[in-house]
Amino acid sequence: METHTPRADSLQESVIFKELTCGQLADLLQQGKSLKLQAKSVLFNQGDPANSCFLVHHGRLKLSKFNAQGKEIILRYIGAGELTAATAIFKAGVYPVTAESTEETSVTGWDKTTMLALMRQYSDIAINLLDIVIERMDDMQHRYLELCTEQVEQRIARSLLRLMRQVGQKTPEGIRIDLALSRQNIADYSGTTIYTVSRTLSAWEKKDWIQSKREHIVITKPHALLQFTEIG
Amino acid sequence: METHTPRADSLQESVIFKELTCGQLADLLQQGKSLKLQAKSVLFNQGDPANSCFLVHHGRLKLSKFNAQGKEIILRYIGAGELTAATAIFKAGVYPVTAESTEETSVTGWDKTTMLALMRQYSDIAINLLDIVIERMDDMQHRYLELCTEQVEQRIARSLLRLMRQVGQKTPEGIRIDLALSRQNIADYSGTTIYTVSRTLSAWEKKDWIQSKREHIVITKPHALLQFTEIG
DNA sequence: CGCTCTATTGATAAACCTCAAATACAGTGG
DNA sequence: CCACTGTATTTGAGGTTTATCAATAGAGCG
Repeated sequence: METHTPRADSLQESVIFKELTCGQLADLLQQGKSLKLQAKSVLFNQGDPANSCFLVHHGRLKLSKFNAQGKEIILRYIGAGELTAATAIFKAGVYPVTAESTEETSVTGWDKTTMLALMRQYSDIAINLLDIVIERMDDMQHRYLELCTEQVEQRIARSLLRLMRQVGQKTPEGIRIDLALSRQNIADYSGTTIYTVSRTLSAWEKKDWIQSKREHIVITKPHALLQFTEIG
Repeated sequence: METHTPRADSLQESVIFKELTCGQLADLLQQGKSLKLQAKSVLFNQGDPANSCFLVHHGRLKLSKFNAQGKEIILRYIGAGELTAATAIFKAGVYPVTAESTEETSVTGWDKTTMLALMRQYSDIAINLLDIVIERMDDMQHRYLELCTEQVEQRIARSLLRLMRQVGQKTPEGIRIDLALSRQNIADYSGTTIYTVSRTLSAWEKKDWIQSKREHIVITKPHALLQFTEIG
């Protein structure tokens, strides 16, 4: 990881800092520490005491958790303008999540004390952060419901649609999920195994709903997938 | 639901209002609307536009979600001094959670505008609320991991232990979960069915780890359950 | 062209759900 | 105090879903 100096406009893109002036943003940058990550490097792993609250400038992070046996589950992917590790603002030491870049990524991190001071000074920052966390909470609760009540195929369909909305790129063939996404990743994101994912994707490919290549998916018939999640 | 006037000390118990003076607390009470609920009545159901952010004074609420087919899953139980429905502060209309009292319960609710104004005025309120939401988020993520990676028996054990820590009462026989808790509730909280719960509890009762009566559980050997969650 | 990593596919097994039916329990009214 | 009624719970049998294991195929890279 090397340090660098990102420009202030990437800060402005983030909802957390809306309502602040350019001068204030520049000030924030000074207080944060910027890092550049190569692809597939770990930003923090189950607790980085050094920083709390990272903002992604560009690139993408995979946020995941591991259980005691080492099995990984993916909580979410976050991209430019999004935050992570807010938990560490209030907790000492251990942040029970791992963040790994999926591509070259740059972030700015603020430490605990700085974040608390910022929030006290500009209550809007605390309010915006609250907004962000609550939205993720809702998303998490919804996925928890899905995991409890739906079968694997539906969950895989939802995972692809979710990623499509988040990082989909239009192409002549369909909407491409713009992210190196292995069967393992899909399995970890859907709560299943690579074998089931592989079988499911093969079936969908036969129906021409998707095109699946090594670590890349193009969704050719989003509507079919969507309907599938609804009927079950 | 009838209105009543709770005393300010119940407000002080809640972490969200720490750092405020008594006068400020009294002021807050004025701005909120207080409600008394009988047992098993619904406070809000998938969206109550009237209020956002409820504080429980006494009693207990079951927070749950329903899927399209009507299957219920329990997100958590909350008791005196705890908050719910914070999502509604930022979202219009639909709050995708249902809250039902498990016993006689009183709450105070504030509307969206009031909450936003309060947070702007006292940034500590926003910060405390953030702390609360982040803690629940962590809990949710952890349960998501468990649901993905653990088998039913482990999840049931964890559910009982979680409830034990939250509402456990020491008795001569062991620690009693002080809450009307049916097999259905346990199933909805653990992501399984009443049949599996029933079989599991029967087995544990034979081993003298618990005593299970109709809608009530006493944990006689918490240590055995705990160890069970660890080994799997 | 061989090496490594990823993905596919079939066979098998385990975990768990579903359904059906019986049993236990709490409350109610006689 | 007892019979009656409506829930809650238990238990068995059977079936489905999905994980696991093993073996093979394909892709990318030097």
